[in-house]
Amino acid sequence: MVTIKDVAKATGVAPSTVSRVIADNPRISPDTKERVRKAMKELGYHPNINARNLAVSSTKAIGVIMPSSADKALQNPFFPEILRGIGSVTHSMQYSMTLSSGVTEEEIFNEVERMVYGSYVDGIILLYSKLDDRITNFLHEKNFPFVMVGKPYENATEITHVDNDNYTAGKEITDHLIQMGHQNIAFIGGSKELFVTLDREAGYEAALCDAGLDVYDEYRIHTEFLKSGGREAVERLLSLKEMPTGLVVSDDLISLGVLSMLEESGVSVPSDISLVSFNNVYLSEITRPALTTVDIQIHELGAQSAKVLIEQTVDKSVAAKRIIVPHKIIYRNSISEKGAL
Amino acid sequence: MVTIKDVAKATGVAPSTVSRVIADNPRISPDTKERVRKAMKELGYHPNINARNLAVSSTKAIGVIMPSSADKALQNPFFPEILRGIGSVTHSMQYSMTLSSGVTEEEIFNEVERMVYGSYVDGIILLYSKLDDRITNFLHEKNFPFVMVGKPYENATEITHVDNDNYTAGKEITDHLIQMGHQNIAFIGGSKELFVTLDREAGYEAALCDAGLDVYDEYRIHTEFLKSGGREAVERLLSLKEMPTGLVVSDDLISLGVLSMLEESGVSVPSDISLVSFNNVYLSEITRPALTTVDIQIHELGAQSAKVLIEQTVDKSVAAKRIIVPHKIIYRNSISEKGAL
DNA sequence: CTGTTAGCGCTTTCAT
DNA sequence: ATGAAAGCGCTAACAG
Repeated sequence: MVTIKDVAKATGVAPSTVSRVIADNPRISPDTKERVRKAMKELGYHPNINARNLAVSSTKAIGVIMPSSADKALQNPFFPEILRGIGSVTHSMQYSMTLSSGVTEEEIFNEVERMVYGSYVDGIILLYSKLDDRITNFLHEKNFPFVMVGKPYENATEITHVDNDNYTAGKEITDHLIQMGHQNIAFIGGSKELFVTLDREAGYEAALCDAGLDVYDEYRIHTEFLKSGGREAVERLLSLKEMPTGLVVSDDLISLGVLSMLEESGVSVPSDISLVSFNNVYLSEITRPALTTVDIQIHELGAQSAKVLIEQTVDKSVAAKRIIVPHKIIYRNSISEKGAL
Repeated sequence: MVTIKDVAKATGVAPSTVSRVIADNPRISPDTKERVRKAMKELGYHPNINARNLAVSSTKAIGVIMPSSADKALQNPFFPEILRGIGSVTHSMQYSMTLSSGVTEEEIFNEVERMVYGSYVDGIILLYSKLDDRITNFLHEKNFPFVMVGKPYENATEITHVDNDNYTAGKEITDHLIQMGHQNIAFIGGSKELFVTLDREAGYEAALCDAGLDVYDEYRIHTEFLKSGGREAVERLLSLKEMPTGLVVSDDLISLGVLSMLEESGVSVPSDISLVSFNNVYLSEITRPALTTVDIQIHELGAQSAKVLIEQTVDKSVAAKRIIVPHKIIYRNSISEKGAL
């Protein structure tokens, strides 16, 4: 391995000088810089990151933590997409990113501990928000730089987070359904433990209220992702005395399952029932019908979190922030006008 | 930060002893081990990974490189799934994993260079196989430990890789279609640059030949993922004088697009046309109809690569290997019997 | 069984 | 503008 010493020797300067050249220190003469750089190139010198990390006690690396149900969760295109968003900024700032790989909460907690105590990373991005979460609490207590994607359950003013305005998004998309003449609108959401679900549901509710429509408890269904989840939700729906004509589904992936089961049950979308959802993952344009959905700009969510986290790691004194990434409804064809009836 | 010295002082032993306790060195008396461990716990000691890495010049980290078209590619559930597979073993062996984040080939190449020269990682997993690939060549020349998922174009005997038997898989699934009475069978594949496509296509061809069926060039279509790709392929298909009754599609994600376009064109699957594909990603059971597809055990593909890579990094002398992960046809309902006609 | 010592490669005062 | 030297936290001979 070519070290700084080799370069120094080859150039006839001291190691410290070489180090300064690497840092592009202004008080090194252009001439020596030139010579040192030439030698580095010739010898094929590359800095050893561990030595550097050790000396400056910083790593230029950030850790990305997936939710503990990672096996299922990772199936949601949301995650690859947000990873890309994070990657785009870590890459441009020459940071590297380390992914959590644990499955159980316990495993992940241990990984986080190692990351923090072992100086693996300078900061952490949490890809979920959970009530009373051990990892969140740990990071918060230790005062370790981290940002959360989503809304924190506690200490929201002290925890930097980047989120959408899911309440408003839920309201707007439900409004749209109402504008199209629908009055019986049901909500199908993911886990009630997740703030996203709650926020979107609250928006749905508010839209109904504002329009003077009743909110029925049987019209609010909570379920899992994928096929099984879709089945369950659709069965519940079909068993209702009065079938809704509109459906607000809190995640495109759930919509997929719902769509599939609906078709199996002979209910056609959008002619029998209209459906809208959230996220605008790439799948939502391939489904039949293509989904009208809220684009939450997943990539941007990731990019913003990485950006603010890095800011935070370089200057630990900056105050906690909330960053809201704007959303936008994407109109496709999973809705039909109800006015005609 | 609590260091090894603090623990040493607190216990009244030498730092090296503490180090040995960490390594669980057998020649330390159980008694001192006990005391040292107690002190570590009390002081809240955690080893500094960078110092350790520097001292032993190894990192217990592996780099995972995505293909350069990562933006699109990452959308394929194949990637999250293989990441999970990799993660399951890195996690169990206490390794960490660093993801590439570049988009262009140039960017990724630079990342790889940094990983290798900067001692970021002990080994690298390449999640693609490309002809005349700069990164592959670099790694191969440098003799840096790496494994490839898929089949190398060159130096296959010198490059450890883990792959499926895509040829046989293609043959078997095509055979199945033939058994079901189909004679006009087309192939829709992804990029011809990819070995997977080529292998599966070769298997398709072999099955036709073995059955004494003709192989038409117009029956072999190459396309992109997702909607646009599906459209194009289906248009080509519909423009044929003789429409095939069977379709072998080289990737579930492509099937999704094809399915969607087929339905739009009023062609029904499986009654008008039967379709089979590859990968068995979770989507394939949500589509309508659910896909008969070859399960290539993506998770296992990832796990095996991580496993063999780690073996290779600890003992650089082990010979290059080829590991074939078995496949299995998953029967669902995108096929109908053609015999009746 | 344990302590001493010398690095690993880089950065960073402190001199000059 | 540059060099000398100490030190980041840990490991690994080498002694004993």
